[in-house]
This record gives sequence, C-alpha cells and structure tokens, in this order.
Amino acid sequence: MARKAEFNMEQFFQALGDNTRLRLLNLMGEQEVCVCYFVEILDAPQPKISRHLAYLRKAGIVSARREGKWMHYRIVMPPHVGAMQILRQTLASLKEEKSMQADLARLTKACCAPAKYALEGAPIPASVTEPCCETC
Amino acid sequence: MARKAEFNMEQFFQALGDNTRLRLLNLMGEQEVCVCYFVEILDAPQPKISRHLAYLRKAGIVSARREGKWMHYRIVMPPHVGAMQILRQTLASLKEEKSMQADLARLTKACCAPAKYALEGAPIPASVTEPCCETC
DNA sequence: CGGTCATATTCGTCAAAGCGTATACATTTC
DNA sequence: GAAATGTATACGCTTTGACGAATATGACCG
Repeated sequence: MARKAEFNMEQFFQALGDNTRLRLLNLMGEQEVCVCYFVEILDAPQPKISRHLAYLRKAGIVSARREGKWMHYRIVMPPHVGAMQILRQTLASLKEEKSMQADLARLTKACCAPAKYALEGAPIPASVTEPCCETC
Repeated sequence: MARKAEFNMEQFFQALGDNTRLRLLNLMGEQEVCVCYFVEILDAPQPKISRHLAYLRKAGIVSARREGKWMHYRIVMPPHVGAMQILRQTLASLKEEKSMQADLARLTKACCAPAKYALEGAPIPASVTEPCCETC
C-alpha cells in the first residue's frame, strides 16, 4: 500500500520562495497565530497578508481556523516525509536569522498579549481563546 | 567572526521551485554530468536546459567546468548550513520518486557510457575525462 | 437590521520567469 | 581559416505571481 501521498515538490518549494511567506511561517512556528498579528508585525497591508496566507493554504503548508471574527493560521506538516523534514529544517534555519528573530520578538510583545504566546508553546493551543484586545 | 555567509533563502527556494531544475539536480546527485546528457535524458531543447542550468548557477547551487567543447555541471553545497541540509534532504527525497529514478536509470544507460557514471560515485570524478562519444 | 470590525477576494498593472526560435560564442577538426 | 559541434544568450511571446486599491464576505454588536 502506497502510504506516501502524492506530493508536489515543485509547488512546495514555490510556496517557500517568497520572503513574506517565510516571515509568516517563521511567526507561526509551533503556534497558531491570528491574522491581525501578521498585519501588525510585518507592517504590511492586510490584503497582502491574506493573499500570501491563501497561497500557503493552497500549497497545503498551513491551515486556517475561524474563531468569531478572527482567523488563526498554523503550520500543518506535509504528509510527505521528506517535505516535512525540509520544512522543519527551514523553520530552524529561519530562527537563526536576525530579522526573523526580530519578528518573533515583536510577536511576543505585540498588541495586548505580551506573554500569552511566548509562554505557551503548544502546537495547537486551544489556550488562545481571546485572540485580540480593543486595539487589535 | 561571522562564518555564516549572507544567504538568500528566498532565491534558494525559488531555484528549487521548478520541476526541470529538480530533475537536473537529481541527475547530478553526487557526480558531475555533461550538458549533452541532460538534453538527451530530459528530452528537452538544449536552450531550455542551458537556461535552467544558468538559473541554478546564479543561485549558487551548481558550478560549471569546461572541458573542451563540453560543459560539466555539478552540485555545489551552499555555505549556509541550513540550506546545505535542505538541499541534501531534497536530493534524498527526489531519489524516492519513480520518475526521478527513471531519469537516473536513463543516465546510466545513456549514450556510450552505460556504466561509466554508475560505477564511480565520486563527488567530483576526474575519472570522467571522455564525456561523450560520436553520438553525443 | 444596520453598523462595525476582521478577513478575503477582485481588479488592473507590472515585473519575473518559462518557452521556442534564432543566433552568438567557444572549441575542435580539417 | 572554414566548417562542424557543443553550449550560451537574445528575442518575442505568454503565463505566473506580487502589488495597491477597492470591494465583498462573514461575524459580532448595538
């Protein structure tokens, strides 16, 4: 039985071949992140963020979850074993870049949830039940 | 001392985001390969092969060596540690795809050198001194 | 139910990149 | 040096994708 799902390497790498998307993936890392944080931290127009998230979703790299008005995105590991390892290695490499570290630092201090995300590193934190405050 | 060279992740992934280039990289694997073999095995117009090789060269993933009329290309591991591991993992994953295995099989049987490449797996085979025959 | 907020999509534009064809360049051979 | 061979580049065309601006959708709130 062929357990290995059909996986499009070409599309996978194309999805990784954009700096905005790499920044988004770095911000997600192990945790679910609300779109409003992406907009704030990347300091980019909201449609741009949304489009790149849609691109990642179509490539099967992230998944979305709605919670009231807010959308939360998280990384979903590809079924393809090799792609999964590549993605893990990519995330690890991103974390070593200074600009990516700066993004992450801004996430922990962002908006009204300075430590909420930083302290809980669960992959799918149901803990994040209040995604935003009055300013976000 | 910052040993880590400036590396463009975005450009790196863009270079991997094309199936023709993935096929070329798979064919190179550990060994140097002559352009004429690429053209024969991918069954593609020679300018197309040449353009993709130039793209990979600009991205710093392959290097070229001239030998008479013939050009030999080989993979050069990126200075960036993470990128190197990603590239290794990518090559390993490619080898598991049937179409890529078929390409490699055609390389070993290609032209007039059925076993020359298959038997010697040295990374930079100086052994390949006669790259082509009358048909290639 | 109308308004507001968060997010997604559409539209038009522009740059990047893939392709086939033709041509240029480099090397060998005669 | 002229022809032949292997490879690279230029050109025009088409597709893809990134972008900003505008608009649509979906959920909450009064």
